Amino acid sequence: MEHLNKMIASNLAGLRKSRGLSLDRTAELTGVSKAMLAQIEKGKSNPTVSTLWKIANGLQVSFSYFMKEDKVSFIKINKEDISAVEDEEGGYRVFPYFKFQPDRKFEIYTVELEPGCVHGAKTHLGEEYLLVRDGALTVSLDGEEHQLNTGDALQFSGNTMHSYENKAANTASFFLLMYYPEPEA
Amino acid sequence: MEHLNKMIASNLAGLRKSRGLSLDRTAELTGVSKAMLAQIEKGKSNPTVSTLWKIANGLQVSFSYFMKEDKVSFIKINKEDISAVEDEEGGYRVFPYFKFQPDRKFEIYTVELEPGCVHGAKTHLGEEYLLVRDGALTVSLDGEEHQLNTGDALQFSGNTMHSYENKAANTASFFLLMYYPEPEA
DNA sequence: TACATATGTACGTTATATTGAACAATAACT
DNA sequence: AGTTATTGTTCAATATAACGTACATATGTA
Repeated sequence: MEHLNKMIASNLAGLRKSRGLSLDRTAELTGVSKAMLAQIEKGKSNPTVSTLWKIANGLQVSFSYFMKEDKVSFIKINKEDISAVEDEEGGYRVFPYFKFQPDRKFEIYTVELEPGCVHGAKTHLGEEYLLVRDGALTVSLDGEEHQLNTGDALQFSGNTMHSYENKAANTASFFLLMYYPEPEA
Repeated sequence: MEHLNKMIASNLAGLRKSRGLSLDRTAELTGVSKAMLAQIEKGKSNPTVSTLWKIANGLQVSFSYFMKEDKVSFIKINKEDISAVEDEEGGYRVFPYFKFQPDRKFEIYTVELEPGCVHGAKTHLGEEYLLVRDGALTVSLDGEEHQLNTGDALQFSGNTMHSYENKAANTASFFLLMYYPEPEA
């Protein structure tokens, strides 16, 4: 795993440099010895998981930070460019923002639900993260109702029987993130 | 790091069992010795990053799979339960919803920016997904300005120099998702 | 400039990660 | 029942992860 250790090496060295931290200071923050940090940065050692964990925690980055490779670019999306997908009655409208891609394991929508409408969703893999943008929403999970208001949020597993309902007088609007962490065996 | 090794232990043992793999077969698939696999599963050893990487690749799961903790069935967040983090002038307020966890590679915030305020963010790793909930927002990427209105969205790499500015007369509010992708193996 | 401090590198010691092989227990087959 | 194969466990040898310390170099200050 020469390649892996090289990735870790460059990411740790780059992070430390970008923060202007000395090896001494980093050793204090992480609880890993200066000598070990230097070895890791030079790709001369293959750290244990615990050691890398200590480093990640001490430097307050994610574990996977050390395994990243560069990506660049931006994407701008204007609301007018998005075509809504509606259900048959038109009361449930989905605006897709970021569709699923293999190298990105989630997709993001905004959803609008008209007063009096209920939308039962099929169970699915992954997890849902729902953040209420505006209005009131009732989410049923395995028959248990949860009342959400503007600014509230809810996360649940997609294999839960779930439905969204707008019992209020005004349109409800929410952000919906579908996350697919791993293919299960 | 007893806790970490216990997590890895139970996740590896659970995965292997769910696939009906013997230690011998797993050793073949991963290139890690049977004895080592057994030790890891018993939490009796603290594997190096390379070893765990070999196991992840051999079993075709992501590295962070081994660090997941059991999931709760759902999490509900009420807006009143969230404490905002403000900058010095109070014009930039961050509401953390889902903080980063090793088994979930993103975190979600809502942000409010008062009229006339500008917030320069530190460059960081990962990607940002920004969706304007309400108001108008000017995002500068490496000096290039992007004008976003309600319902617009923007995705960009976090290592871009970026700042958020509200040049309008009303508070701007947006959802911010910070994503830290896993590298391709 | 001289001196003090900070920083990174090199070194040797100890603990342990990792292995191949042997062993014990269990399951499958005849 | 006896035999063979499979599976997980144990053991000891080897390599190296990780450390504290010393040293070399760079930086900052008076």
